[in-house]
Amino acid sequence: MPLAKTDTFNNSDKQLADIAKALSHPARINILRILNEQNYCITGEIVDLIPLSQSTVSQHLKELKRVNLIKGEIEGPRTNYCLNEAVVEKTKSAFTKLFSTFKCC
Amino acid sequence: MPLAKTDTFNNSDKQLADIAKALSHPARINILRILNEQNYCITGEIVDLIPLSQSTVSQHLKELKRVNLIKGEIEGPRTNYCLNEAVVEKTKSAFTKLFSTFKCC
DNA sequence: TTATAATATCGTATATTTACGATAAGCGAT
DNA sequence: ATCGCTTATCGTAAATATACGATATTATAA
Repeated sequence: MPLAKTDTFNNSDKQLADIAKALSHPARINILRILNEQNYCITGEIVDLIPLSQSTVSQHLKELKRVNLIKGEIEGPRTNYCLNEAVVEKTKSAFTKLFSTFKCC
Repeated sequence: MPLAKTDTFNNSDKQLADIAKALSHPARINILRILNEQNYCITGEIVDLIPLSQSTVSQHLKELKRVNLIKGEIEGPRTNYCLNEAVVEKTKSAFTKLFSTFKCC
């Protein structure tokens, strides 16, 4: 993306697009499902469940944290991740709202 | 993305991630809203409403068509676009289903 | 038939994403 | 203090995405 013309777009559309971007990789959806099932996971557990390297998984976790879909608290040498339930619910609402604006939905 | 390891991910997660990718740019969400309001639009009308060049808008339309969120029928020298309501509804369901799996939702 | 109009595609430049291995940084235990 | 474990970050390579102008294509109008 050479030039950022995104300033001219609607703000809530930009936010929603940004969340959609965070959801735009199966590994990240997978991670969300894992965290939902296990409540809390350290990085290593997630790495064991995802067919990607440790560093790549760490990057995906970073992307999910960027949009606050997950929280990570450091516990000694490890990081304990969990869903950020408030943001997950907000995201659900945002998508629901988007689709409810469509006549067909 | 050097190597496609995505084969190992769950199929519905891949599909949902792919749709999320199509929604991951504010211009494309904008286009969906425009098509919802106007029912049918030719490319030129959309170009007039989006602060991007004709060729760029055309690319965004192509991405939305790739995932079948919109349909485009050629009418003479122009293309008439509209929402693919069935796919929009399916997409809504897919997101609803995803979020309903989360305990907090 | 030629010109005009609309739009998709091509070519290109830049930015971002994705992936990996290697390294660094932090903590706990010895 | 050092070693080992965990995890984030760095460096790097390749693939995609985003944007634009220019061109090709197609259908209508003159």
